[in-house]
Order: sequence, then structure tokens, then C-alpha cells
Amino acid sequence: MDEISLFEERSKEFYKDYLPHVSIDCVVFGFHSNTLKVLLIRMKGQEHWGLPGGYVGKDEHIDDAAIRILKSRTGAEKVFLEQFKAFGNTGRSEKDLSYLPESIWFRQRFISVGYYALVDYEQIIPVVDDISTACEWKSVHELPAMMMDHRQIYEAALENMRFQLNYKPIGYNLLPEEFTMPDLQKLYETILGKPLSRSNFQRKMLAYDIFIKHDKERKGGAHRSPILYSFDQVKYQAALKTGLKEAW
Amino acid sequence: MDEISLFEERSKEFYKDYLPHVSIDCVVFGFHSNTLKVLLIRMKGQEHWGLPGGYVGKDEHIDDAAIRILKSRTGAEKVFLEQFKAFGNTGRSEKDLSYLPESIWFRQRFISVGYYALVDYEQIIPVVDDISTACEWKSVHELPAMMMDHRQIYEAALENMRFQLNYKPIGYNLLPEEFTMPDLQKLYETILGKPLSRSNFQRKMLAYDIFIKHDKERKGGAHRSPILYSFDQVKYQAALKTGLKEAW
DNA sequence: ACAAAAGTGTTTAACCTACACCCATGC
DNA sequence: GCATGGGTGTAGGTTAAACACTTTTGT
Repeated sequence: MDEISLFEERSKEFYKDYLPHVSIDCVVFGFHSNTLKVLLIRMKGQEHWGLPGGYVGKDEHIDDAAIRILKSRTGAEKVFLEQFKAFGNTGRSEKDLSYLPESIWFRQRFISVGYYALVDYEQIIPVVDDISTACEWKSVHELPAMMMDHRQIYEAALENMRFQLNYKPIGYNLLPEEFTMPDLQKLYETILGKPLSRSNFQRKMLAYDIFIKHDKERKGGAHRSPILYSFDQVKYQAALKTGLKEAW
Repeated sequence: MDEISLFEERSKEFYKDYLPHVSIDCVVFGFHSNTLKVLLIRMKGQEHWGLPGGYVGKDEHIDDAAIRILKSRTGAEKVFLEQFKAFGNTGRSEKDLSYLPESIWFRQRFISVGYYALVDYEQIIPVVDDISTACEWKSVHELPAMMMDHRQIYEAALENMRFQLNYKPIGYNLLPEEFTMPDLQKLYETILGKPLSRSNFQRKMLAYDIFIKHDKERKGGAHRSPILYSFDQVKYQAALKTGLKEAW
């Protein structure tokens, strides 16, 4: 079956189940071997890559839709997921989808609500669904050409994420359950694109007082063993309530 | 003509001109006599007040729709207008609009994109359109009961605006073309809900170096005449480019 | 002249940065 | 034991808050 027939088939279900004109795009960030990664998919019939996305059930909260879409793509639950902007240009899909018949679901004009997620790279298994041919991590340094306005959406997500990172310690969401301060610092340096003072970074992070210090260390590498930390939900929530030093 | 007949009439146009399921709500802030104000409307047939809103033309950018809606309500153009969040609960209009026939435009499920605007109170003339019975400024301290989830939308806008205010000098958008530092400080104190140090406030603001200092002063009041300032677009844009000290 | 508001200057403390030092581990 | 990475301490500088002082105006 060619993809047009397939899309026509799926179109019927989509019109039945989902709200027209509204879509969701997820920018899923991961971190692996000192590189920031983004999860991209390739739709059948498309040359360019795109963001994993989906639609909103007729009786579904948009946040729930985002959670569902993310889970269907990665199996991940309870990750950091935040809405950051709605995209409502006209002609967003003009150049990439105009080869499809007009009646097809995808040819609608969509207002897309962007969410970005921070996930543990190791815990995710990218899922290729029936309307796509690939779902892979791509390094942000060597992103392939992207369809529609997905590049813009990605950039807006990155900017938003960087901004948040500057004001709230959200970075650990990209790391495994247990991590070391050097790990965390590498991640911050990668995302922010600049080196940070090692000793001060450590102090600043620990000053947030939202980490659990483990007794064990990570053995194996040469040189001194770094201390393992994990994230303390309870303390973090408490810290958020009293404000995380973002005020006059 | 009762409002149901009217709505049925308008419904047809709306279905023809606008994208279904997508709406826009504007939280318009103004500042008058040391009080922060919000522009509210009352829809025909509704007991409670609501935010001025509208819909997105089938071939219109959502930002343009927001600008158009704001202009139609206030006559204001070129004001500070920013998208801050999309609201996509289910049953948003359940309790307030369920008395209307289901076929009516307003009974759709809407995903609403929230924008907030900062306008010069003096320059605005609230406009009552044909589907509403009132359009008035209300003090944020004594807001009336609001329809649907508009209270939540307002609160999200306020929070967002406060946050921005902490990091970027956007407050002057609420003042007339020419204003004094004491004016600006009163405004900040009102919005943030706490007193600020007078001398330090002045220094901090002037340090941004985005204001034009006028030679004249405001005469009339008792005591020393304050210096008039206005906002310097050019310097502000330049400052934004080099970054407004929000970084590591 | 005086009171009150606006504008400017000065002291002080908190904070961040840079750097030095110590510790632990594998070779 | 020594090279290297990890963790802690400390001095110096920057910035902002707190307060004092001066200037200006209307009464």
C-alpha cells in the first residue's frame, strides 16, 4: 500500500477521534555521550525529518494529549514535560504536504501547541509507528533538514529550555536516576554552549539543596571516584513553593 | 431579538470565516490612579464577566488575530502583546454556555490561546460590540466573578507578566508616553504587590539605559517637580540584542 | 522658612568569581 | 608516587540593599 492510500485510510479515524485544526508537537531532548539529542521522526512520503507529534482527542485535555503522544513514541512517563508556545502561522505545511489530496486530515491548517520534554536517554526506546518510517535521536549539532516549520519550533523549544535552565535546576531530568556533578556540569555546558567554572558550578547546584547525596561512588574510571547524587522530589517541590530566588 | 436568535445568526458567519475549535483570549492590562486594571466584557445572556476574545480567521496568523481582536476592543495598535499559554481543558465552557443550542458556534470545544497586552489606560476607548453588553476596566483587587475558566487565564497572565517584569523593563508600556520615575515605581509596586526602595529603584531602571530624559519637569503637584522620561525604542532594541543581563 | 517629595551619594553586606589547595584513585 | 580528576576553602571584586544627604517645590 502506498502512503497516500494509507493516509486516506487513517484520515477517517483521525476525523472521527480528534479535534480538527489542532495539533501537538513535542521536542524531546535527551543527553548522550556529552551531546544534546533531539528525537526526530520521518513521515512516510517525506524526505525531511520532523518532530514527533499528534492530535488532541475530542474529549481530551491538551496536556494529556502531549503525555499520551510522548508515551507512544518513547514509552516514557512522568518526565519533565512543558508547554512552551503555540504556533499558528498560515501555510505551515504548504510546501511539504501539498502533494496530498486536499481531503486528507494532514492537509488541514493546524494550530500546533509545542511541548518540550526532558528524558533519560537510556530509558527511552524510540517507536516507529505505522505512518512513519523512522524515529531516531539526532545530535543538535548535526540536525538534518526538517519539514514544515519544525526547525523553528525546535529552536523556540531550545531557547525556552535554556532560559528555564538558567533559572531553575531542571537539567538533571536528562540524566539517569543516579549521576555525578561532573556529569551534570557537562550537560549544562553542552546545553548552554559555554564552559562553566567547575568548583562554583558544584557549589551553586548543591546550594539548591535538592539532591540526595549517596554514600557510594562511581568506581571504574581512572582517578578519583566521583560521588553519586540523585534528585530529591520532596525538597525540590518545597523549594519551588518558597520560590527559587527569582524575585526582586 | 433575544440573544439566542442573535447568536444563531452570527454563528453562520463565524463558521464561514473562522477556524473552528480555536479561540483567542486577551488579558488587557492598564494602570490608572495607582491601580492595575483589566479590561473585561459581559457577553449577552451571561451573568458573569469574561475576557475579551475572538477567533482566528481561516487564513490568518494567530498573532495577527490577537492584534485584530485587541484593536477592535480598544482601538489600540502597536502595544505590547505577547502570547503566554494555550488553554485546552475539556468542558471549559460547560457551566456557562450549555443553555445554548448545541449547533451554535460558541458551544464548540475551544482550545484558547492566551495573549496579554500592556496598554496606556488613557489612550484606550473600550468598545462594546454587538454580542456583548459591556466592556469596562476592572481593578484587579475587586474583580467580579468570571465566566468559564477566564479567572485562571487571567491569573496565568498576571503571573507571566510579573515574571517578565522581574527580568525585563516592560512596565513603561502601561504608562503614557511621558512619565516620571515615581510613576513607574508606583506601577511596579502595585504589580508586584510590595514596596520597593525608592533610590535603588531609580538607579536600577536608569541603569538599563533605555529611557530618554527630558529637560522639562512635571509642574503642578506640591513639592519638587519630577523629571519626565519617555521610552527609547532604539536603545531598548539594541539592549535586547546584547542581552539584558539574564544569563550565567 | 518648612515640609515633603525627588534626586544623588555613601556605606555595608551579600553574592559570585577566580584561584588555590587538598583528597582519592588508577597506573 | 604521580598525574589527573574530584571536592572544599578562601580572598577579591562586583552588585545591590539600606540609609543618609541634598535639592526643589508649594504653601
